[in-house]
Amino acid sequence: MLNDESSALALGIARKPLHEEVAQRLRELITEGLLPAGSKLNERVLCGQLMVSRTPLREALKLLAAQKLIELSPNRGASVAVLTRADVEQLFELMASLEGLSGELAAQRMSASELTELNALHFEMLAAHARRDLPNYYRINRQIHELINRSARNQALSDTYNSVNLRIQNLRFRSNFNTAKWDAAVQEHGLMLDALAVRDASAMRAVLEQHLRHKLQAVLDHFDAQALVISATLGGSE
Amino acid sequence: MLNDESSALALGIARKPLHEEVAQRLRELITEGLLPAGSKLNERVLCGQLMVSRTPLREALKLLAAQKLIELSPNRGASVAVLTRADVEQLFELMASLEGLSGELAAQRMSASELTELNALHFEMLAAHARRDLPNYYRINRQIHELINRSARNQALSDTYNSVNLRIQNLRFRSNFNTAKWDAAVQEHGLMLDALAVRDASAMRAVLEQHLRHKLQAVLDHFDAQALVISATLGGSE
DNA sequence: CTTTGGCATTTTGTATGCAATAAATATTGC
DNA sequence: GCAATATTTATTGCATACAAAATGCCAAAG
Repeated sequence: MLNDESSALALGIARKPLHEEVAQRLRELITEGLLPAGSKLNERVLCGQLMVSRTPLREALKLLAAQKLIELSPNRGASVAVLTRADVEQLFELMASLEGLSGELAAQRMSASELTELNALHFEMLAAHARRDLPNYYRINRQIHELINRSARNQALSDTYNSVNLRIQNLRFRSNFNTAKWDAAVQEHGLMLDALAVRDASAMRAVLEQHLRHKLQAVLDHFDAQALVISATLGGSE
Repeated sequence: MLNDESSALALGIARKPLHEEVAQRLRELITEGLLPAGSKLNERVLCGQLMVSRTPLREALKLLAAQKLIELSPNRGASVAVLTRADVEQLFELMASLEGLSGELAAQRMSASELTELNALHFEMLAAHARRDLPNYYRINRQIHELINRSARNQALSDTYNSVNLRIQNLRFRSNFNTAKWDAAVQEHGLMLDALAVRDASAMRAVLEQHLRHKLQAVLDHFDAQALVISATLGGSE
C-alpha cells in the first residue's frame, strides 16, 4: 500500500520526493472529506498547514489536477473538483467497464493460490456482513477488488482503475447502503466466486458490471438526497 | 483540440499557463520521436531549448510523469518512458476495452448529424485508402475515432482514452501496415458504419475490439522486428 | 442607489539561488 | 597496475524573491 517502488529495491530506504508525500496527503484529505468538493486551495495556507514551501506544493497540485481530483484555473488557483450528477454517471459507466475487464481477465489468469486467498477474503466479508460491521466490510471489499485487479495481470488497467476509483471513492463510502442493497451486493460477490471457480470470464464480467450499476444506483440515491437537503437549506425556512 | 477550457468561456482570450505549453510541446517531441524512448531529460538543457526557467519545466515534467509518458527517478531526473512488449500488450488490451465501450455507447447515443458526418469521413477515408495516401488515412482515421468518442457522451471515458492513446500513439504510427492489414482495417471500418446505422451496440463493441486486436498484431510485428534489428546491431558484425 | 474607475492587497506565476544527492574523476595504498 | 577511497563536478530538490495578475475596497459620478 505504501512505498510502491522504493520498497521494491532491496532495502532501499524509503525516500519519496516531497511533492509525492504532499500529493498523497492531499489525496487523503480530499477523499476523506476534510477538503470538501469545491473548496478553494490557497497555496500559502496549505504551505503553512503542510509545512512545505510552495514549490513542492505546486508540483503536487499539478499531479492532482492531472488526476482530476482538483481543478486549476489560471491565475486563480486550485479548488477541489466538484462532481455533477452526469459526472458520477459517466465515471461509474467507465468504472463498470474497467471492473468488467478486470474480472474477465482475472477469471482467465488468476492463480490457484490467489483464488484460495480470494475465497478466504470472501468468508471474512461474509462475517463482516453478518455482524453488520460496515467499516470492516468496506475494508475487506476493497481488498477483494484489489486482488481481482492484481490477478488481471495488467498494470495499465490497474493504474487506470485506481485513478478513476479515487475520484468516486468518497462517494462510494458515503452512499445509501440499506439492508436490501447490502444483501444484494454480498450475493453478487457470491456469484463472482462461482464464476471464478469455473473460470467463466464472460459471467465474471457480467456480474461485475451489474455490481457497479447497483453501486451507482446507491450513490445516485444519496446524491439526489443530498441535493434535496442542500436546496432546502438554501431556500430554507429556518 | 487546443484550449479545452479557455475557449469554453465566452470570448475568453486564450491564456495558457506556461507549464501547460511546455507539457504540450514535450508531448509532441515525445510522440513524434524527437525525444526517443529511454532518452534522458536534463532539466537545464531543456530549459535552454524551450526558453523557460526550471520551475514551469519541472511542473510540466510532473504532469507528463502522471500520464506515464516519462519516468521520474528521485534525484536522478526524468527519462522518456520505455514500453516493454508486455506493456504494449497490456495497453492495447485496455485500449480495446475502452474503444469497445466507446463504440457501444456511441451506437446508442450518436445523433443523426454525427452519423452523417461519420459517413462523410468514412468516404474520405476510402478515398485516402484508394490513393494509398497513408498520412491522410491516419489523419481521417483519427478524426473518425474522435467523433465516435465524442458521440459516446462520456468525458471521463474520452479523457482516459486519450491518455492511453498518447502512450501508444508513436507505436501506432510506426507499425507494420502492409496492404493486407490495411485492407482489413478499412473493411472493419465498413462494419462499424453498418453497426452504427442499425444502432447495434454489441456489434459495434465487437468490431472495435477486434479492430484493436488487429492493430496490436501489426504493432507487435513491428516491435519484434525492431528488437531483432537492435539485437543484431548490438552483437553486430559490422 | 447603482455603477464605474482607480488604488491597495492578496494570490498566483516565474526566475533564481542554495543545499543535498548522485555521478565522475582523481588519488593513494597495496 | 589495480582497487578502494577521496575529491570534484554536475544535477536534482527545495526555498525564497520578485513580477504579474486578480480580487476587494472605496470613492466619485451618474
